[in-house]
Amino acid sequence: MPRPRQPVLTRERIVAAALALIDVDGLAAFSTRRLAAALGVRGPSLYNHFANREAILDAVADSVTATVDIGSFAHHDWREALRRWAWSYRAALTAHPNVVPYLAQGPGRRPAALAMADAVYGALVKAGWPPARATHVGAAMRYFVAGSALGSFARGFVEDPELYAAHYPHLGQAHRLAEHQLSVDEGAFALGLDALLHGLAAEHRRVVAAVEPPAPNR
Amino acid sequence: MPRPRQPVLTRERIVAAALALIDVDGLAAFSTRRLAAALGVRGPSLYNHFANREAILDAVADSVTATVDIGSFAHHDWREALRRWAWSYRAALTAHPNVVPYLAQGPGRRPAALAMADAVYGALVKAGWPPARATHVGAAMRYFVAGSALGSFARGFVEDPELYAAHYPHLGQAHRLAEHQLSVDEGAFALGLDALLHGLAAEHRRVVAAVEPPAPNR
DNA sequence: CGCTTAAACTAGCGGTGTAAGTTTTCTGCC
DNA sequence: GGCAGAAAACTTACACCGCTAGTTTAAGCG
Repeated sequence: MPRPRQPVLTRERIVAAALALIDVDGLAAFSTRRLAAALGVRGPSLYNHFANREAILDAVADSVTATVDIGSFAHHDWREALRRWAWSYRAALTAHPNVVPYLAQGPGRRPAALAMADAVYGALVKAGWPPARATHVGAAMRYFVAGSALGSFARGFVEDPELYAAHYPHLGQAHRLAEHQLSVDEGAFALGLDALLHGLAAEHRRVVAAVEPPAPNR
Repeated sequence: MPRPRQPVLTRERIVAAALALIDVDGLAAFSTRRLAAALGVRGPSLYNHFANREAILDAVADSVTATVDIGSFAHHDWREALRRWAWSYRAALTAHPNVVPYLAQGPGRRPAALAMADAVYGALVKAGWPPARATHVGAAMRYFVAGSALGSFARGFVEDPELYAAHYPHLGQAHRLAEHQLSVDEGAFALGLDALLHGLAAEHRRVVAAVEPPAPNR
């Protein structure tokens, strides 16, 4: 098949097919030839639209990031905005967990990831966090959310009672974790997020007080 | 070369060489053939000592986990123990960041990872956290530490001022992040960890109060 | 001594990313 | 309208990958 009358491939179609493939079979099983086959095409044809395999993965990662809602920063105070953003961020990642290891390496040159970083940092500075501290807050949030999506905590434990019984006295129930995956992972996220925000709020009060000391009555 | 008089390979030598290779060239560039070459041997010889590539990576991951200090749980109250453990855990991971994506998928059947989970969970339950809540606390901590080591936050931003200037009004200084990688990443970790523990302590007080209500004076 | 096992090897299969060059079609300019 | 060149598919090919199978020799043991 030489050049077809109607182009068979577009960047959008390629990205969508790649995401579907990664969702089903995992990152490790993703290959340009399998992706091409899913699109009814031979492997090298993809290189008419992307520079290399990595560029495809970049586009896939950004398409996931683009579904994160960053509108909260325009409508809520910094703490509530972080809370809503974190839940939306987590939802986007857990919908495509196999992409997370890629995504979690930072924004790089991906537009959606950069737009998100821009929104978060801008809102924090506006809320009175000193620039260096705002960076720390944003990073800490990313640590927690990315870590939570990197792989289910619950599914990290094998469903094999005998494995634990022998040598790990406190893990007698660990084989049941996978059954309750959803409530374990969501409960841990909720607990951790609220704790983190609670602690950050305390720090915020201290930092703001230091920058704008209460007017001494004279 | 048939069977040598002295075995050329041992599991320990293989794991050490694999870790060194991954540290230098990254997980993606790690292959059984390159590992074998580094050990002065042909690829398939490795399969006399490990079932497959994945088993090698598992052993590498566990060798990293084994360097985490979990002694604090025997000597300190739950909050201080978590704090010390988190710093040690982070140190172990950031020493070998390329291994983190593998490691972060949970303990699986790796002994050091299971021993760590056992120690953390056991200490939390002993400290009065209800079992389900202790799981959440442990998971939240893993989320944060793994996320923090998954990749430097600072190095996630490209060192290219022009990239940010055009479209991201608040990221004007982002290209400088990589320069200050150490202080950014450590500062964010310190801030986030203290905030998290601060929030967890508040939750602990509430939970303990609910379980053991103060004896009503009658 | 002789048997079994261990630990290296070679050969080879099917799969991978991607470079190079080919063919055909579409687009834009004279 | 004709033609140049870009675009988008293709085929071929290379070097590498994980891993299997079968081979060779040495080590360990009854």
